[in-house]
Amino acid sequence: MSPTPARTSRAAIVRAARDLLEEGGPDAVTMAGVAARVGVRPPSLYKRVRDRAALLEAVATDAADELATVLSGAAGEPGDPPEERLAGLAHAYRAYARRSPRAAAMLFMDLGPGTHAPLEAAARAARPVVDVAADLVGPDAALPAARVLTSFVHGFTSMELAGAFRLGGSVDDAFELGVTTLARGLRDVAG
Amino acid sequence: MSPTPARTSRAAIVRAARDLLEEGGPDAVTMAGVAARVGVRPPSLYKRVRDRAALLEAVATDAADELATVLSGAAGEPGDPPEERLAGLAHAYRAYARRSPRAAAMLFMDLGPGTHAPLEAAARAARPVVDVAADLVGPDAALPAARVLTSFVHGFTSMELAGAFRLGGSVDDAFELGVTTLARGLRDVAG
DNA sequence: ACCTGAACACCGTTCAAGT
DNA sequence: ACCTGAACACCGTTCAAGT
Repeated sequence: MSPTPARTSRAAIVRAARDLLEEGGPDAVTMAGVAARVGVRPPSLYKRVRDRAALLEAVATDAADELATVLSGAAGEPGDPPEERLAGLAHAYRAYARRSPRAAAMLFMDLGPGTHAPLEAAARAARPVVDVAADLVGPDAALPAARVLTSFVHGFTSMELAGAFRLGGSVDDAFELGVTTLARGLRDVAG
Repeated sequence: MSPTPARTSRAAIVRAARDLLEEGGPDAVTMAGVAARVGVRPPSLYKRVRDRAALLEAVATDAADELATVLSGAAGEPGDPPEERLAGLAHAYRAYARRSPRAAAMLFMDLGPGTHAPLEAAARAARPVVDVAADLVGPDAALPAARVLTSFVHGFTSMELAGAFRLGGSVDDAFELGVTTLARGLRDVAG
């Protein structure tokens, strides 16, 4: 008779999947689990999502979009010293990665062929880093400098979240050392 | 009657799993696929391996052990300048990550609670980095310096292998920039 | 002592039938 | 137009029975 109204939404599904991801890792993101969270039966999910792989890709894209918002809010003022602005971006990323560790781990994970959506969103998120790097080393050297900085921050946080720093010593100090060494060093190399 | 002789080995199983991983990603590592490769039926695998998760953990540990061999062979001579020795280690890691991209991605991946085996093997692999870092910045600052260097190299290679560097420019040059900036910068910070 | 077929539980996915 | 029960394929895992 009358068409039944939608009982859930793609956004609610992605949110439920992301919650399950953070609670129990990728294996915990089952179609049955997601369906139960949004109050629907598993087959209904396929009206909003192609399959489980596409759902995980949507979760990664969602996380990258959120990171983009976080970083644009942490880029500081154009008048501030670029070294300080870069440090602000680095700390904002680390705080984000601690808040959403499993989603952060998916940002640069290989999700199979044809999955550029998360990478494009991540590239958008990296925009402020390139901008501030341009202030630090000039427009020509901005891209490689941003790549170096992003690599360090991403690598450090993934190792940290994986529990790879187990030999003692202050992990905070090591992060600070990396940020300041790169900010100063990149400026000097370009200058 | 007479006990049947072993028709495969744990090493062969791990090797087959690692091959499948590199060919098709984690999803391609099925117990049936591994069993077929080693010429046995799936239930027989459980004589050598607790379950699939333990098999993947063994693959990661195997890859980390191989990395340890690669890096100790690339640490250079004690007489060489530490900056050059660090660059050699960085390039050796990158070459290894390109040869075994999916296994490298598993090195610092969260494999669930109680899976320190790969992390311990990775720590062993990082030993030469700490040693050379000590030559560069002294024994007290060696650990944080090694953490910074390892984070950069790991982060850069994972982003590279995920296809995250899509804005043009020379990726090789960016890697070189990171390595030299860190080697010089860390030395100056400590000095 | 290791191997296997058969069986089971679980999960992703499809589809015809309902409203 | 969306939702669902039923069904199917596939995979991880167990176990009794073989040698």
